[in-house]
Amino acid sequence: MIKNKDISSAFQLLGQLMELHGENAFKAKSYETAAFRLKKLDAPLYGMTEQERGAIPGIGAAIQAKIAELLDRGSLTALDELLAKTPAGVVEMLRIKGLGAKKVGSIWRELDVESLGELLYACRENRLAMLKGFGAKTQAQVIENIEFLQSQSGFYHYATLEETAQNLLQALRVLCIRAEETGALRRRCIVLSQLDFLVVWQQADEQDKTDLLGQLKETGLFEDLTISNEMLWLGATQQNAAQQNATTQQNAAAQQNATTRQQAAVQRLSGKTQNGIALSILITREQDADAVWFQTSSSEAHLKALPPEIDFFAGEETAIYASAGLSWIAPEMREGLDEIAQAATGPMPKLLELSDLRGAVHNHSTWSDGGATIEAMARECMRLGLEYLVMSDHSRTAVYAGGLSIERVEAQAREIDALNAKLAPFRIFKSIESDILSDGSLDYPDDVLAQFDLVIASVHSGLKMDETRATERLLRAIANPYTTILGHPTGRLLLSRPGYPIDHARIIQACAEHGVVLELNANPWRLDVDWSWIPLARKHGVLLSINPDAHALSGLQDMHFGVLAARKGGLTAQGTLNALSLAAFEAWLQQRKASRP
DNA sequence: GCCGTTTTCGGCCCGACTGTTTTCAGTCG
Repeated sequence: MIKNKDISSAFQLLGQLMELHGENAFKAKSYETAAFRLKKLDAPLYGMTEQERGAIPGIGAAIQAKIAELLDRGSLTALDELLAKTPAGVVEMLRIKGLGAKKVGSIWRELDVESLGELLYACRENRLAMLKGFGAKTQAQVIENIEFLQSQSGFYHYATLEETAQNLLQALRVLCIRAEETGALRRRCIVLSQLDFLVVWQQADEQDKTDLLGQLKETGLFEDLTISNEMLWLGATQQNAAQQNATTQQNAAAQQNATTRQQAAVQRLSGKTQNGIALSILITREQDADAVWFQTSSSEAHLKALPPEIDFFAGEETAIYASAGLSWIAPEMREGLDEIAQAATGPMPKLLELSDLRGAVHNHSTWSDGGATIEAMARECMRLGLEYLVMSDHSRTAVYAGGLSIERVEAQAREIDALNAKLAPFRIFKSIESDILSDGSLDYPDDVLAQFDLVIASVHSGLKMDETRATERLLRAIANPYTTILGHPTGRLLLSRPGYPIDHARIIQACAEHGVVLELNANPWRLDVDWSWIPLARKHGVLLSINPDAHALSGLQDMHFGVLAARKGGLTAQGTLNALSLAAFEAWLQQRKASRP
């Protein structure tokens, strides 16, 4: 059944295309408003009665009918008609930051440009800058943004592929005697360009492998599958090149030995999933499976850093690592940071798990731009087995998001007090996501900031600063005695916006000095701060907080993705603020408050 | 197209920022 997210996207695009084609701007706007509302709904639209749908603000008779059409047919006539008269490349241009529907419309009509590639070319010829309403700076920005988009094309957020990957793995496990995730998927990389699996098929002969191909096709889950034979060299690519050269110069016996030790014969099934995502399934012999799994699930950098004496055929992964005097390293961490040096000194620390988290920090409610009431959010946390909820609605500068005036901050505090009396021992903490203004100051006077249990300081505007200014801005916010947590430090949106550049090392240093916690925003489109900075943060004793930044009940589940990313950086429960029990969290907050000047 | 009444059409979320233009349109959060 069509999901709310897809219905929302359809209305978003409908509104944009209407604007692009010069139709009534207010009409277009109402579709975009509806898209915004629908995205934040928790209950699936297909499960709602007509009355319930009509009660959603921004949804009138016409949009209701269109929702019904989408649920019924899976598509929208009005949208299809607009798409039919808009080149696909023009629709793509809507994804370029800094270009809205109006500007894309004039690029298409005035320059007769119909694709990203053509637009890039037009920019290089300085034709965009000549267009009315555009100039040299916009042109430079457009070039930069198209190049960014192109560099990210073919990648998907981990979250959008997770369910598909699990379904495929299950299907493979039914058909094969062994099936595993491997590659970047097994390392839980935050963006993926393809799904990798490894399987052991019953028999080793050619006939049977063709049969597997047939059976996979029958499931209907795979498309365009082709099979090829491969020799998989074990170890880093560069080392292999050297080994390969050496082998050719050695005698036959040595070569025979090297061959059995250092490569494995595999067959590769390449193809796509039903929804067009690239796919690779390695078929391996049972006796090679552990070696191949280890090889293919390690990054190149990890392989390169392994001691040369490592024996890929030592057995299971613990034995493979042990053959080089290393303790087992979780697949998520096999990225070639410093995990191998760490594994040489003893057992690796136990990585954070979702079940370690005891509270949800950084959440929005209907008081600002969230979709659920505080009470509903609290009850959902209770259902998830959490002990506390930190409500951090937007501050007053974020007018677009219904940021709270000082009066509304006080009114919300009274509601939280009442709820705490009602829901005890569950606890709701009073917080705010305070905008960091362009000079680095926070959004309320000190006496208002002092009323919160904790303050999350985040940047939401002026995202185009250079590294020096952006870093200074954050440093000032970190030094503010009321700042408890630095929210989404770079403002990036994975695959769509790189975020402003900052000097991470200085930011982490400052967090350490001022006892400020670093947010790992768990929204799978952010995952900001990047996991690769966790080791440095931990080295300086800076705590991380895995924050869902939930704008609806379902958003609380995003902590799962935050935990996966945190594990890549080697985070443990001890290094995580919201792994503290309610009592310990309260004590920690007390101590923080006491340390203020 | 939605909404909300000043019940039947007029106004439509807000403000900053940016780059263009020379007073403002478009975009963003």
